[in-house]
Amino acid sequence: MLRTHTCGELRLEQINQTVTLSGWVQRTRDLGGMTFVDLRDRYGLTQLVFNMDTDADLCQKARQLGREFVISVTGVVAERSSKNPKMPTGDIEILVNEINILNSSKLPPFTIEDNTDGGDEIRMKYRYLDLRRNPLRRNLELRHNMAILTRNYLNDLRFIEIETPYLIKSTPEGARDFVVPSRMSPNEFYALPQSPQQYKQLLMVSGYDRYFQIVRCFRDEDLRADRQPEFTQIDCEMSFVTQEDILETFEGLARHLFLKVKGMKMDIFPRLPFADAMKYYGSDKPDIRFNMKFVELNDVAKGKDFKVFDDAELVVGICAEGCAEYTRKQLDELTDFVKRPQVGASGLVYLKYNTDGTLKSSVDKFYTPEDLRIWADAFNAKPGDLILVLAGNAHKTRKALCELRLEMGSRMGLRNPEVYAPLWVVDFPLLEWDEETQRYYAMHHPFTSPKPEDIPLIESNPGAVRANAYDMVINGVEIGGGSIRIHNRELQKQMFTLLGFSDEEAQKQFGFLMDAFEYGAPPHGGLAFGFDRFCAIFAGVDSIRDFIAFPKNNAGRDIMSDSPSVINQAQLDELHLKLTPLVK
RNA sequence: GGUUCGGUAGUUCAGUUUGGUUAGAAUACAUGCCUGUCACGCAUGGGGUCGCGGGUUCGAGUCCCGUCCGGACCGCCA
Repeated sequence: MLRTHTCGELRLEQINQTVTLSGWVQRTRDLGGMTFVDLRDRYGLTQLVFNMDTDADLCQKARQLGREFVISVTGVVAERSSKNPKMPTGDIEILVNEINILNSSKLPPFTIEDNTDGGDEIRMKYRYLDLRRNPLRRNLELRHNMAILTRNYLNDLRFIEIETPYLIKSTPEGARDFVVPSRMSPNEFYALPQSPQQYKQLLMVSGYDRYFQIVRCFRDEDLRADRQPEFTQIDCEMSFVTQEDILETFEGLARHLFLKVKGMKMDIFPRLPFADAMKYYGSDKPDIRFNMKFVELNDVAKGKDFKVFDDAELVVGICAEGCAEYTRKQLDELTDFVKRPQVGASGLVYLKYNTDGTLKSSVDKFYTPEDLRIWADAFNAKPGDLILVLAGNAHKTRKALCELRLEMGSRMGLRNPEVYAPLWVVDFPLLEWDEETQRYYAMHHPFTSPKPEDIPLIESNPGAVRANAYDMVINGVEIGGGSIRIHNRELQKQMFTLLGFSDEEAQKQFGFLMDAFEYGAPPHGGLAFGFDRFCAIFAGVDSIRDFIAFPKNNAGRDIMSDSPSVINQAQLDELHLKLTPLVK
């Protein structure tokens, strides 16, 4: 037998028992007369003891163990004479009388410790070693727990998990597809699903009125810390429901996970219309752990011969409580921050409401103290506050101020990762106008239903049509999103027309779905959670990479296996593919 | 497609601003000593194509040009 117990479970109760443990050598401490070895497995660490007086040969053998050797030992559980309260197994140790080296190990390129000395790149290259570390192990365990809890919760609500294909038809809308050449159908391609959207809608037509799937999705777009080319969704769809039913069901799931995973009893999630989210936070995924709402100053700031403001479409600012003491250097830093190309503002105007009640701004030349007083009142500012104002094109300025707001929130310590502020953003616009291609795009996707009361606007003012679409946002991160779908062929056809598809194109791309709608499609809707992000936010970190066992790097490469890679000519021939030389 | 930061010992970094003797530290590793350690301690030691190519110079880790690789971000992500 290679083991009777794990390395994490032995306590004082097992004293004098003879046990066999197997695992990896974490560390050896050779004190001359005696040698200690920490043995590690998934479940913990157990100290092994070897004594020169008891068995010199065995002790000698233990001294020669290197890091990460795989061994199996048999010995007796003993109470320690000096206990280690920092370890769960710290009251006991194993007096080893037999040691079996199951495998040796090269010296790992970085230390397998909680605080490893390895950097990101080397850890990615040796991911299988990094995964031995507790922090990564805990992440994957968290992920597993959340998946189990999700499955059980939805199962209890009579959802069933159904697998949908990974080799599907490519569709032009949305993200770029990953594409798979077909050997049996020369010059034709499958796509990997960006989401099982159309299949889950077909399942509704088939009568599986509560479906879910924890499913891999694929998008061939550039990566970020919170975006991988393959990622996992908790994908859900329900029939015979209103938007309200869906929000309640999945708010319930989120609250269940908060309770079971974090031990947090959450309040009802507030709901914020998209238009308000943009107006007050400049973002459709506001971080509402802190307030600092936008205040628009067009009425009070214009007409005083300050050209920057007079020419601006929008003058808008935020009030940072208690920051009036900011130095020139700090204000310059903020100015540099907003002027970075990624933020894109051309300048920053500040107004300090000093603790003595006086007002000091960077535009004193143009505004009287009375003018500035009106500004301060617009923010309900108090002495000691700092008002920061941006101006310009409305859309860009809101976006820049959103960045500045988040930056100030971080500087002021208002973005504690252990505080959770979820909300629903609702009433998204149905369509988004794209200047470049001069056409409307579906903001969510082309199967999203307009709000019934807005349907008359589809012809007259498409941009004003609101959708029955919603996002769940936690701490400024979009965790999930969905919509009530169109289940009526005529409306779906109208939608495609609006998006610039001819009837023929729509039929070619989405014909199977539209055909299905003619055979008794029930009203339905759903939602999908970004599972990786959900896990990351529960662990309080921004990057999803360490919640995926084998992630891709910044450039979409797997550093460990070195893929993507070239394939041989025979494979290319079978697939009828010809490569063109790369042009520099 | 763009912005930006980085690449020096197994690893993490300092050194580059202002070019100049033998490129350092910590940690890891090896050897020796040590009988209650648990980040053990002490001593000794090995370990470098300063990412790569070119240029400037008497002389380049350091300056210039190019290139490759990695991180963060913008665009993109229905």
